[in-house]
Amino acid sequence: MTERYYITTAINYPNGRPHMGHAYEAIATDFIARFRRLEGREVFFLTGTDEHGLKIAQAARAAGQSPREYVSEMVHHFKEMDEVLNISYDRFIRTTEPDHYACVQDLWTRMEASGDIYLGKYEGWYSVRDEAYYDEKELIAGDDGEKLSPEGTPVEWTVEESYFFRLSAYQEKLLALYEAQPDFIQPAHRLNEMKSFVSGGLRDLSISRTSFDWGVPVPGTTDHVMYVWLDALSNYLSGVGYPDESYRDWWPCDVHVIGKDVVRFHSVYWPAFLMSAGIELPKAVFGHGFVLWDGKKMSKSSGNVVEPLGLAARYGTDQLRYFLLREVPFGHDGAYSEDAIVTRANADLANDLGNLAQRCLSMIAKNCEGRVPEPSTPTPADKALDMALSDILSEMQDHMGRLQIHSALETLWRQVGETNAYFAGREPWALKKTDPEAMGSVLYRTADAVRQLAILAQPAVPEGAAKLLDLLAVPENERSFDALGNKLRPGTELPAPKGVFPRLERQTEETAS
RNA sequence: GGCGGAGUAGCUCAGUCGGUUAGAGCAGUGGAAUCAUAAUCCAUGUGUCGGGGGUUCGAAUCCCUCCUCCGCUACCA
Repeated sequence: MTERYYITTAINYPNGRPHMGHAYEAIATDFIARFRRLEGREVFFLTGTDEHGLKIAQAARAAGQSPREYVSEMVHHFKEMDEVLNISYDRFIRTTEPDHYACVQDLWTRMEASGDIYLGKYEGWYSVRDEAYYDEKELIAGDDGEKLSPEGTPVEWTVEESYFFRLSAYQEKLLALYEAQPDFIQPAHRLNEMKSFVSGGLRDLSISRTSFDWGVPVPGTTDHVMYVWLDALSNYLSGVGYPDESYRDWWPCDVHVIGKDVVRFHSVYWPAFLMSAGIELPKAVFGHGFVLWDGKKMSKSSGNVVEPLGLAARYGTDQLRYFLLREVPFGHDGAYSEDAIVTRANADLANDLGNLAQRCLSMIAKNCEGRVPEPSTPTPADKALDMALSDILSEMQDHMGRLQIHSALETLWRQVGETNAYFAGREPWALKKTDPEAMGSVLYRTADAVRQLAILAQPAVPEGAAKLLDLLAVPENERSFDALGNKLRPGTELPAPKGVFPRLERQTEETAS
């Protein structure tokens, strides 16, 4: 039976348009999903939007729309982003979908049945105008020293009826989980943070609100809606059909790919909810870092220049994907700039891989009647090339076992370099005059190396890799990792070669004076 | 404040259960080649391994201390 693999991004909060952070998470998760598929696994890749909550309600009101109208419009931008970036999701879930409501309400009922939900009081500094609670330390002092919200609106100490989840009962169980399954939270330094957080003691969690109504109704009540995380997190279950038993086809999830800012919710609240409901826990949560524009956190004022779709349009989807995956160590923060994208894409995609394919294929076109030439008895250099190539997949898989995407790509591109060195060392253009048969053999082996490199590069640069495989006349059903050993067949007619990864120019924003 | 992490070549970083001349990529410099997207290949680093002290035959790697930066420290998501 085919091994199954279930992977998710966090669902995005559409109170604004997608930004680079959304793009980065989608791209990284897509890489993993594609990689697993090519390994022969059956993959379910879930992404989507988290559409409830106060901020959405407020943003909708500001736009003069109902929340439902507002999110239906915003979600379009997120789907468009996924489309442009070639995100191969299997389902795009929206928390406003009816089956999601059924899922969360079922989850709630189970948690309630295990005695972990009780009615209590939530109190804090509440601003009627903002409809929001603020923490004591967020407040600012007014002219007369009175307390004001960060928005400058008056606040008053307010007590509201709220259902609570008995999170405090899960401290030991969570610590035991981290102990027994240290891979549950990755990368490792996040595990340490969570251990220390949980060790410090857990308070019960308010999980309903009566102060607004844009949310999933709490079963058996008329005035409570579920509060944020219980609603949002359970998308991972509703996305695969829960509460229908068929959810077990995919659950437990193999990995939730999330931002480092929401590690706590995924590695503390979420497992506690699931334990309470008697549902299996996901196998792992991976908190990736942030991508920073020129080393700074992106600000709204930097504007559309840094929007992911703008970058993709200017430099190419593959180029943007490759840059982010290769340049940012997965799990750490990284910096991006147009300069860096151009440099990296040119060096690795245009110069190394693209040009390797082009120099080899154009020689085949000109000197071998456009047909795959014949390999002759391998020379030591040929054997060394074969050996090196045959090791790449398992090396990449080692890295991917720890989700070290950048290391996997580093491994692959080291081999692209080796292949260029092989080609230059064998000098087929010189052999053309002295030993045409040897030339054909070098071209064959290089072309087959490109075939293997392209197969392995598919998760990062799906479009370009597909074009390379087209140029090599590799059938669609021979493009997964188990086809790496299916050598090119001599005599196969090849299409006319053309460049796959164009060399990029940096697009200068403006010229002074 | 508490807990944790980091400071290594111009840039981004790898390397630390102590051990021959501290590595890679990019950038730079020199050379080769001309099949190719002026791409490629080869060669090339006088680095206080944050400062100081200590342990040791020997420390980037262990200990102490100081400096700097960063993360976590719950109900916005």
